[in-house]
Amino acid sequence: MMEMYPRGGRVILHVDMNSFYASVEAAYDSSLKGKPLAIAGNVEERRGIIVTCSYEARKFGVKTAMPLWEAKKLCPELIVKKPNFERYRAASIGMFEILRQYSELVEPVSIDEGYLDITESTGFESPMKLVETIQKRILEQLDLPCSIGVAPNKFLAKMASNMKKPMGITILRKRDIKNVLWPMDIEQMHGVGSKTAEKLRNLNIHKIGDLANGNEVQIRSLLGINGTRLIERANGVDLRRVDPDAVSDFKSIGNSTTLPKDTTNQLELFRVIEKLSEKVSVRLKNKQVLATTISITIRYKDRKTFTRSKKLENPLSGKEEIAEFSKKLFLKHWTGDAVRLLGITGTDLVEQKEAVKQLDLFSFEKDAKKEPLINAMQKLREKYGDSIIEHANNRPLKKENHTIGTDTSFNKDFLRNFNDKEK
DNA sequence: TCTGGGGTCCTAGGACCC
DNA sequence: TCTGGGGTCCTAGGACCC
Repeated sequence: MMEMYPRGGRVILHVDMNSFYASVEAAYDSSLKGKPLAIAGNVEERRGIIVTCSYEARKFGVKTAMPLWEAKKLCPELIVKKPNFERYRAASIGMFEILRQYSELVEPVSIDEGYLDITESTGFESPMKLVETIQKRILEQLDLPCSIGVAPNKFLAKMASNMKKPMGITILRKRDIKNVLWPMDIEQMHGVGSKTAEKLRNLNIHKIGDLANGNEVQIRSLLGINGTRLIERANGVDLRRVDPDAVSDFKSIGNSTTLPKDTTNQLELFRVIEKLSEKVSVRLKNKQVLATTISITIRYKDRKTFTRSKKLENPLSGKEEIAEFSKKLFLKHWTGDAVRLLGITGTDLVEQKEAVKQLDLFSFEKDAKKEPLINAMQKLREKYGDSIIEHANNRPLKKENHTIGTDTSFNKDFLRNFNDKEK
């Protein structure tokens, strides 16, 4: 794969959908257009927060992650909707299908953003024409706005797409770094959150330019390998390639929920664990994987959060087993204080078929320990033939073969049709 | 009576093995 | 009698992102 890449510079796009959930809702129901709209979780309870909001809502100061009550105070006429993930997933599929028509090198990052390497894309008089076409098609066919960053690497493209919203196209070349990137606040940099920003400010580093020209030894001792990486990025260096398979390599599957009320009632908590276990189980089975490690998350009344995990002898995906194991873990670590949130996550995922073989191998290995190695190897060969070598390792998840979309018939009705069929 | 839910990656310490 | 250094696995937790 790597050999396919020429040594020269590349043209990377970062496509970022603008206030995605809110925009999808407005695409479905045009009466929502131009109105302050927010998507919020737990709408019926006091604990809801804003997941996304329209630009009209932002004018009132409504922001992502803001508690719902606060948003309503700022904007009394705010229209609030619960998230409708099937819709967003459908829109996302439509969006990525459009992107794939312009390059095979499409890497989805999340439901509403992705990278595109258009270095090899042909048929356009310039990359800019191609970018304008992509943006236009997403708007016309899906009725959704997006911002696109154009740059020689992922980091710069990501920074660029963030600069003009909504419906922006921003080019960030190497030669623009000094004038455009360096004057920005350190916290604006992708990969720098509040904690890292605070640490850097203590070193008198306030702008991305300060970081780019900072003392590497000092910054690395403060931030570890991440420090080195951030300095590189601040200098516009980022060698990560656009990898279409990256996203299918998922590492964990988990569900969590904030309880309607903090509680110490063990029966109630167990019922929540059972519900969460079922959700995780269904998702594991849909993906045809088994979890080798189960983690539970407990958040207490005071918001202190703990995760506890345990590796299993045998990978599993059944809801009863997950629930049973999770309850044990929970009881072992629960302080007895009132619980605010519970979560269950399966990690160390292995493919289902593979897992069965590992199970056999595992139980056999136990016996083998007591025997001379030669006998053990002989037994293995009898049992599995020469292909044993293949199964002996904990192989990582096989990447899904993603197919390049050939159906070009997307239009505004696509979204509606997609969902109608599902119901 | 303010802060959701889905993830990823990195670090660090202890156990254990050679 | 006293004790190195490399490596991996497991677990917990922090930081960050959307």
